[in-house]
Amino acid sequence: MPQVDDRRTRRTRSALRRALVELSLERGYANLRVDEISERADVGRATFYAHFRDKQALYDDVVAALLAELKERLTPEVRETGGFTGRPLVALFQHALDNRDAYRVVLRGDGDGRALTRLRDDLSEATLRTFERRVEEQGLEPRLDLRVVARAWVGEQVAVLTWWLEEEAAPIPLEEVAGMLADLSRFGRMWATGVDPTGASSSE
Amino acid sequence: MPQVDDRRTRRTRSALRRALVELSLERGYANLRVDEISERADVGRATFYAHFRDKQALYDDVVAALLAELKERLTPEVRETGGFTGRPLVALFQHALDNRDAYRVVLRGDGDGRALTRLRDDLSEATLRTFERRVEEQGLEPRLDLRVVARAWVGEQVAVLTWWLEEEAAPIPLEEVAGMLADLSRFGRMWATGVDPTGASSSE
DNA sequence: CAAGTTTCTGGACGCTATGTCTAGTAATGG
DNA sequence: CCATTACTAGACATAGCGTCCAGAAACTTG
Repeated sequence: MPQVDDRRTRRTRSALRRALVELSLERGYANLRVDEISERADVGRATFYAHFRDKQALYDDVVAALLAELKERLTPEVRETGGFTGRPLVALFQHALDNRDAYRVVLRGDGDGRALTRLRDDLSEATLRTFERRVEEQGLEPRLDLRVVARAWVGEQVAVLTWWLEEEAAPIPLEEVAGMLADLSRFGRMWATGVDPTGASSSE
Repeated sequence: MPQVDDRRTRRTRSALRRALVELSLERGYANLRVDEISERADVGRATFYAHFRDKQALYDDVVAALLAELKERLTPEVRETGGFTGRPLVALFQHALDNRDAYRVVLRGDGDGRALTRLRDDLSEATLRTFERRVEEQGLEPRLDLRVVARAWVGEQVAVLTWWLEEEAAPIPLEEVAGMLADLSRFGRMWATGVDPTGASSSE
């Protein structure tokens, strides 16, 4: 396996990564052939196999890099947070915008949805830990199972992010979607839709 | 193409559908070979091709059936609903429980996540229409873009459902998760985590 | 800038899985 | 019971994968 600190190696791998993302967006990961990816990357087919065992390995590499970078960006935002700031949320959306194509591939569930599952699980885990820490520190008494709250909150974020990244006409500015999402999550759907709190029947 | 009203045809197709779901759960859709599926279904490989063009066609068939049945179950629940009843939510969870394996395959994003995207998009569309109808009828003034609210709400449901179906140890009863999810969505995360509404800083 | 190392390359190879076809057998519906 | 229809095993051509090689090209180091 070629060494990473060689210019040719760096060029080749990054070209392959880019080609994979581009082609996945255009025709779907499952429909791609290795020779197609190599050709798009302007690299011999034999070279592909010098760097990656197969198509899946290349995809895994792309995803791993993405998740690692996301984690790096997210960590400081979560750290210096006491309450419900929208900062980790904004960081996620910003990171997605900076790597839009790659995110679209992952969020579409390309590559058997394994990457998407990874992303969701990682975020859910981290979110749950944050919730538990916050509850502990502030002596709160949760009314619901925090695992459900965490999963739901991550689900909201990912769903809206997925939709937002695909919107082509008149996209909502980042701060705006993130703000809406944060408010919705904090105050709930009744508040968001403008239901009069006094008159509405509470449940069932 | 064989006629559907023949007993042999019905048996063969349903065996193939079942085999696909089983094997997808065990080894992942992408890793399956056609001869494997036929063998599990106890059907000749040639017979497979008499009924489905390829593996993808079989998968599409399974998903289409699932979505059609879901729609059938959901429609009456949505119809006779005025406010925020949790009834469509419960119906979704019930349907998922009744077809647990198939749902797990779809929700894991097997088959390039296309089925999952379909499910999410269909639900989001329907939800958005319901929200708009409700706003119209009750003369509400939404504080947020309803597209975002709809996507987020569906995202919550799907994320929690995905997690819930995979939980093996001490699963939460259906009514309970559904209830939590409905309450969380209605009243928001601050309420759910027990934050004192008076003392908390509202935003940012 | 030269020497030595490493990567890139096209072409050839064997192999696995796909999708098609056929002729004979078994099951079904009427 | 008979005409129709579906199932089956096996053979076939083909596509795409992953491996290997030996020469050409590019890079790093001193």
